[in-house]
Amino acid sequence: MILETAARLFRDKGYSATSMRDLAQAVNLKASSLYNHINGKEDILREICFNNARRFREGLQEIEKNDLRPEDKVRALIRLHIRVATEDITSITAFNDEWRHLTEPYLSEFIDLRRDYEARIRAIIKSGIQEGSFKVYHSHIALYTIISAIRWVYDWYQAGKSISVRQLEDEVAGLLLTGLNVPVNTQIG
Amino acid sequence: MILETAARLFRDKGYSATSMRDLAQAVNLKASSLYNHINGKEDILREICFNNARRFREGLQEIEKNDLRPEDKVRALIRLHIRVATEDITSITAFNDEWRHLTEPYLSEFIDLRRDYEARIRAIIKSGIQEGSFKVYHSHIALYTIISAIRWVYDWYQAGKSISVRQLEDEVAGLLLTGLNVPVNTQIG
DNA sequence: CCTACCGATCGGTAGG
DNA sequence: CCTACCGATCGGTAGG
Repeated sequence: MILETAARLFRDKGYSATSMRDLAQAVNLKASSLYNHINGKEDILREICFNNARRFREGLQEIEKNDLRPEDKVRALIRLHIRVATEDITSITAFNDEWRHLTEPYLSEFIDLRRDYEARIRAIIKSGIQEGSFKVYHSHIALYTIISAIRWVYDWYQAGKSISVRQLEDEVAGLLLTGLNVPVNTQIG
Repeated sequence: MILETAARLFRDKGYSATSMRDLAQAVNLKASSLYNHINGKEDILREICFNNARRFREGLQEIEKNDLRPEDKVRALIRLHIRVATEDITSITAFNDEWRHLTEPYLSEFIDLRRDYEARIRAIIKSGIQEGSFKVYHSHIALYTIISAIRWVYDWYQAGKSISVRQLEDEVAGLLLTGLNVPVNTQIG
């Protein structure tokens, strides 16, 4: 309860601008009583950040285990990000925006986790380039363009609106894998 | 000088976690002396946010003025975001991450500007879909996938590294317009 | 541009 | 779980 409420406040006001008194009031406690449940403010942030990092890491591990073509791994990765984001949209926002308020040694640990995650995605992209199924780009550019595109889904996708999660997955994957443009030889105009 | 320094601090620590004393020290003043140059802390944030909003708005206006095919407008838009981000990478970070700390009525004004900006990009995408040069997606999905992909370039692009701005523009545009995948009929494997 | 200072609020603790 | 309270720090002002 405290964690979920904190995630919502962190999302709405940011970590630094959320006081322990804000959080206490939101869960109907006095500020001092919070310390029977947690050790300090940063504990909460730490939990949110590393919980979500684990969700992504486990999802990626699952993708790597299966023997898929690079294209299908990227597709699965897009699905993973959309699923994680839509399942717990509040805490994922805090995770994405507020991790930099972690202090050492947790900050470095978090950055290392992220670096490892990105390196593994880069390996997928590189293998696709090598076997000729992906176009030849700088893997750095392809990596971050794709990650950026899918990292912020929670920011604009309104669950329950006219677009289903399935449509969302298919269209984002379609756009990133085959592009916005209609190929010239099949074009109407 | 104050604005540039503040943008850097906001980027590194966040708006809320940056104190006027931090800023004063960074420009070799006492905190109270800052108020001879600015009216208050939020003044600085406001300036950063609306300055950058204007840069994007003017860039988009330029793109709209020229009679380009939708595909080339999207290409120009990608170039615009990359150019803006690489020209002033510090203040663009503060702009992207800290605008929500604006208070009313500026917060609403800022959100309205952004909404208008996005609506105009959506119009470009819709026109491309209508004339058959873009694949048929929900314009909502295409819009935000593309915007997300290009909004965070500053976050990962290291100027001066092995990749030039020109290569960056070409590859990001290539990826978003024609996709990561090699078309099946030209595939090697 | 500074010193001196304001009331408010911060994260957190003592003690019950 | 609470009341009471800590020292530190906040954005900002008065006055020169």
